[in-house]
Amino acid sequence: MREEHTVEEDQTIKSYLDNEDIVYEATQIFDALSDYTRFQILSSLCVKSRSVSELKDLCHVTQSAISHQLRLLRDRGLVYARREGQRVIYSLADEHVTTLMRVGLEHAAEAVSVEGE
Amino acid sequence: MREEHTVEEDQTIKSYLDNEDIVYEATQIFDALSDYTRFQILSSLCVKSRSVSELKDLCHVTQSAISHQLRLLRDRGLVYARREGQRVIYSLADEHVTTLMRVGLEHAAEAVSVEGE
DNA sequence: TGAAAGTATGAACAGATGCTCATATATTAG
DNA sequence: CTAATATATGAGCATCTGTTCATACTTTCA
Repeated sequence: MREEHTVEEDQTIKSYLDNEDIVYEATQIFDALSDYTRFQILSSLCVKSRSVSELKDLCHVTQSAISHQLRLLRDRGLVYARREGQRVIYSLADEHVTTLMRVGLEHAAEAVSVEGE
Repeated sequence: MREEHTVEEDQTIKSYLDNEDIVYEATQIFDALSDYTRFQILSSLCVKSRSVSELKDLCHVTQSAISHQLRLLRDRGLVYARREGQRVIYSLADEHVTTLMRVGLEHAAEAVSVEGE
């Protein structure tokens, strides 16, 4: 993968835009990243896998709220879970999430610094 | 900009995650991309600037719905508008949007094709 | 087996969201 | 000025969303 894009690659993107299912699926991953709690969950899972209680502490919300959001992320195939004794460990299931978060944060950092002036 | 990432770059990302304003701003750009109509608006603006009525035809929604969504995108600094006679031409105001949509669509294309089997 | 710790889930509710409808504003042509 | 075209906007409304609360399920340990 390179930063330059050939004509063929851009053609591929254009063909994606004609596919309703693909466009809808794309909006779904952005939706997953659009909530503060879910964004925190996913960003901490980018670093390493974590249990529900770890995520609860990191995100400063109740255990129930975390579990509900994890369910949504599981249903969308963005994380997966494995049991380890009493705990359930969640991991990132999609590498694209990492890239999206990086680009989103870079955008945000610029936007916030501009707004500050 | 390259695909490889140095340790310093990743450190930068981590510092962004500690900044509440930056994280919130990041969720906002993902929110902008999470709605089907807005996604269509932004993806068509990636190709070229367009008037409100052009966007209305491309997205198959009413003029009012388009204008409301354009207002939101304007307020978030993702598009800007210039008047040209009777028409108002909207353009992309942020290059990050293009990158995000490309990665989001690539993710979606994989997800949809897997689900299809 | 019973208690404790960790996690999941359904119901309910307040707030957010995206649309429609009606109407206002802006620009151009006659 | 008037009509026509293009765009913007406020109000209202139905739907969606994220949280809380109560409770159930699972695993471990004594």
